[in-house]
Amino acid sequence: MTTNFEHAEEFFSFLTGKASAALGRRLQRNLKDEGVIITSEQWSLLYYLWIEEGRTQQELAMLTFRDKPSISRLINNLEKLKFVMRVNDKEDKRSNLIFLTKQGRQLRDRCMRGANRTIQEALEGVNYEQMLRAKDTLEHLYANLK
Amino acid sequence: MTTNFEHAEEFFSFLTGKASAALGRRLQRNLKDEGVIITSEQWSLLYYLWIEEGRTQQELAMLTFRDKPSISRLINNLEKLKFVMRVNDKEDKRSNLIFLTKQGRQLRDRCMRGANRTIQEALEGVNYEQMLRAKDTLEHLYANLK
DNA sequence: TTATTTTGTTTGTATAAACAACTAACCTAG
DNA sequence: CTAGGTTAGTTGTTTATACAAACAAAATAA
Repeated sequence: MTTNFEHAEEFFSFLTGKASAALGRRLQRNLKDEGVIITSEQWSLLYYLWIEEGRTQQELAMLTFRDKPSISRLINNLEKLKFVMRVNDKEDKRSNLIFLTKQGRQLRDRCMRGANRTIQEALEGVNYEQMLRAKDTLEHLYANLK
Repeated sequence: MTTNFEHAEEFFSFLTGKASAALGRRLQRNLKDEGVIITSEQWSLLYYLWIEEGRTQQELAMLTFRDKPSISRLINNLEKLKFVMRVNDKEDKRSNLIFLTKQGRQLRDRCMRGANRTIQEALEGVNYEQMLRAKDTLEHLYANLK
C-alpha cells in the first residue's frame, strides 16, 4: 500500500495505544472492585503463572512481550506483595523459577471474574469476528515491526 | 456478545498493547536515524504543535489522550530540550500557551520523514480498509471504556 | 582444560504514566 | 462583593518501560 503522511491522523490511534491503556485502567479498576489491588501489568504475569507455575523470568518475558529488566522488577514488586517467589533452579543456577505463593493462588478466582467483566465491558457491541480481525491486524503490525 | 474467559487468550493482544508499543519503539528509532533524539511521546505532542502552535496544556492533553500531569511533565522535558516554551496567557492567567522554539520548528521535516517511514514499515502487507476497520474497532473499545 | 561466547538475571539511569492532593485564577450565585 | 465551585496547571508518590552495562553460570570451541 502507498502510505504518505495524510494517513497520520488515522494512524494516530495505533500509535497512542489509547485502547489498550483504557483497557488496562478498566481492568485495574475491576480487579479493585473484586478486592484485588494489583496493576494490569502484574495481572498479566500472574495470568501465565495461574496457567503454569515454575516458569523462568525469560519465559515470562517472552509470553508478556516485555524485556528482562521489566520482568525482573515486576517480580520484585510481586514478591514484596507476597504473591510470588523466586526459587533458584538447581539444574541451571542462572535461572529463577517463579512460583505462586498461597496468597498468589488465592487471587485467581477474583481476578478471573474481574478480567471477564472487563472483556464484556470492552466488547459491548463488538462482535467476535470483528474483534478477531482487529486482533489479526494488530498481530500483523507487530510482526512487521518486531 | 457472550464473553467468557475462553476469550482471554485472543484478548490478550489488546490488553498488552504490544503493537502500539512496538510502533512507538520503531518510530523512536526511525526518528533517531533522521538525527532527531526524542521519544515517541514527545513526538505526539510536537505533532499537534506543528499543526498549530499556542495551544494550552489542556488542549494537548485532550488531543493526545493524556492527563494533565503527564502533559505538564512532557512539556518540562521538551522545554529542557529547548523545543517548546510556555507562554503565560494574558487573557487567562491560569493557562500556558505552548509555542515551538525555532529549534522545535526545525525538527518538523525530519520527524515527518521518520513518521512516514514508520507508517510504511508498519503497514507492509496491510491494506487501507483493513487498517481502518481495525482502527474503528479500537475506537469502539475505547468508547466503551473511557 | 582454558578461553570465548551465550544465556539468565540484575542494576543504573532516564522517561513516562496514573492517581491524589494541592495552588492559583476564574466564574457565578446570592 | 463575597462564598463556593470550577478550571488550569503543578507536585508527590508509586509503578512500569527502555536501553545499556554489569555479572555469574553454562555451553562451546580450541
